[in-house]
Amino acid sequence: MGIELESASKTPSLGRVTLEDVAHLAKVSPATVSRCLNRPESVNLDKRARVNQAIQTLGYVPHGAARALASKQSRMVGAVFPAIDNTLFGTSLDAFQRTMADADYTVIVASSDYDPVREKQHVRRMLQSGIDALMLVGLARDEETYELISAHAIPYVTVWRLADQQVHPAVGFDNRAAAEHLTDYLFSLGHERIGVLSGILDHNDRAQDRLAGVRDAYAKQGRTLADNDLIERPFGVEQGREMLRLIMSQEIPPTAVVCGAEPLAYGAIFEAAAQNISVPGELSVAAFDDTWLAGQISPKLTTVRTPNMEIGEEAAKYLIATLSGVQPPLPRPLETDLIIRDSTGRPPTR
Amino acid sequence: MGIELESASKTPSLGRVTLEDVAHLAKVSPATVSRCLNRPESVNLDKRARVNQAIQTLGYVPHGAARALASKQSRMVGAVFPAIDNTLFGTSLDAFQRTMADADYTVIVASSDYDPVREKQHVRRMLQSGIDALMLVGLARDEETYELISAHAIPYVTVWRLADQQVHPAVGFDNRAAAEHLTDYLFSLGHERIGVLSGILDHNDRAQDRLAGVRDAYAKQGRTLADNDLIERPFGVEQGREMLRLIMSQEIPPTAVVCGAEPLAYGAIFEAAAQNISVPGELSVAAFDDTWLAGQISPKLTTVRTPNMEIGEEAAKYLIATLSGVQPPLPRPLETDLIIRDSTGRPPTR
DNA sequence: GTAACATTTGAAAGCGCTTTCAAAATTTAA
DNA sequence: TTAAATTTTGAAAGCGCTTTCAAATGTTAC
Repeated sequence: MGIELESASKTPSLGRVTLEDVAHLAKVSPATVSRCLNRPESVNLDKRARVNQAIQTLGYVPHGAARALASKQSRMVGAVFPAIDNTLFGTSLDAFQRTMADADYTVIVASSDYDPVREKQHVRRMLQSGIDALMLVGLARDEETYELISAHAIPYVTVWRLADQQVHPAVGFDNRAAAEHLTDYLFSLGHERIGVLSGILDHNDRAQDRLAGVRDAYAKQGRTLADNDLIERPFGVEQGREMLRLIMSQEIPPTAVVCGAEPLAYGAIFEAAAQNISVPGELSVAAFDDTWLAGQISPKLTTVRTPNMEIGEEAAKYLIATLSGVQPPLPRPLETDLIIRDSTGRPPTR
Repeated sequence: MGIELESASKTPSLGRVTLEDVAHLAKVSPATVSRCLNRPESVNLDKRARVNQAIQTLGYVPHGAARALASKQSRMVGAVFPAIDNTLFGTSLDAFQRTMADADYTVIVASSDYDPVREKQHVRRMLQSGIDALMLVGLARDEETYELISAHAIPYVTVWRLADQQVHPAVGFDNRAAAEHLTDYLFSLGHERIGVLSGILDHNDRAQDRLAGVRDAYAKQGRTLADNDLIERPFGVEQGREMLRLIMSQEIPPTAVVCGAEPLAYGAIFEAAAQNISVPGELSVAAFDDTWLAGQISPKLTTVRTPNMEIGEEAAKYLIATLSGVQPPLPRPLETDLIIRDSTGRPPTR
């Protein structure tokens, strides 16, 4: 006798399954379904069960935009990197995304190509998309970008370098101190002239910091970095080779070089090999990053390990905490390690 | 006489600037402002000017969620990669993001860690966020994931391998043919036993394809790949070293190895150097990818160049076209090139 | 000058959710 | 047993935009 049809009225067959459909099936009000989704503990157990059952059978998937509009929270965060096609930032992004996903946040990503204008456009687009929070690399950018962010009143964090935490929350490490420490080490080996193969300094405060660190070390020796001993090129192995060629073509070349990033160091090492310049016999080479190659290449590279993964993870944690209302403690500076391997040694005795 | 105050009523000072605020300032209806944003050519020139002016002075930024809710388009697209911390996928992601940004799309990214379950969760989350389209790597995944996507009726594209285009649109190249070609080349040098150092095959159809390609080449020689000559490990230099150790510890080891990805090949080369196995004198090493290191390392690596950047770009273009209504032609297979360098040569004469 | 048509505009109805507020149900106290 | 306090629920009002529809305006043709 009982009629088998159970959803005779109001065929929701076509189009998307809405929260209202769930409410009907579960015989509760839409408000209750919404509560089940957002604060389940505020709903009676049996209703909650009915609702979950209904969600299951209908295959209901909440509509993010509608939620965002009503709740003023999108559960999306943005991250703008200077580049995302390398292991360095890739590792940070990976950790950031992972940590965010665990907290049920979705991440929007973009690469700015080290260009502040492009970065601003990305930030604007992300803001438009409704991000709840934002991660940016470094501090050097258009004032307008900061204004845009503060106009939207969302939390943000800067990464990969330190900052005055009162001004901009930052998850990073002290590039300058790390560079100084590395250079100190080279001086301690007896080198007197240490060249610098740097990435492009403009719009890259990390690179600037590292250069400043080298200069700090120089200053402690009562010396200064000669103009000829500083070269600046885009990051890349080829550029590393070119810079090594240039710097070694001086009448009396330096006996050591500090590279602003690892690809440059690999280029330097390859080029040195090509020119029969012994490393570290005639030239010591050191760098930053400690990626997977550093310990494998020959000679093994002396380098500063940078906490790439930790940066992504800590930045995410900081934002998550901020978003969930607890004002987290300002992030502590992360550690770097000087990893001494085989590419550095005493200068040649002449 | 004239009163200077121009916005005496309805102070919008607090909170977000809405489209309605713009409408007031420009003295037009909200509908017209909306039109200016979406189809400016349908609005009178002078009104359009007034509106743009108002947008400027108010610093109006549209509310994405509201737009998405009303228009059923979010201008966000998703991309799930197995990993994003390496140059390979990083390059694809970078190109994808770039191309999408040029078309004013925002991209949500996630890494699945080669885990179909995690991939499904990411897809679900992205769908929830309201993505208009989706990019996935390879074809092997839970049926449920495909169902989820088709329930939302959004376009998607699979990348990094070929597919029956009638079933799943795919932007990629023929991993199997490329591997066959590479192996053919090694056979043509005179090798008779060619080992395979593969990534983990499970849930990785690209790796499976490559292995199948090697087997195809073997078959043409009337031979078969010996079980001992196939080893499988996660991608990584360390694993490459380990696999080389293993495969070379056989009484009569192979005279060549094909590596499923470049880090494995670098591991193999480093380990060979450590064991004083001459490459290519005693052992030829070949791989896939052609990343920046391949042409720099010593010996320079023979490898198959894969169109990483093109994949990201073409995938994006395909989705953009689909989203804008023009049914684009199904993507053509991309080309790979066998780049012969110094890590491969004739087998040792015994 | 008017009729017929094309173009530009605004009013209003949602899009699918959250959240306030008050009513209903339940528990606790007296 | 009843009153008071507490918890659980539903009705309804938006969130900020797009889009339909009809009205208003502008153009062209006769």
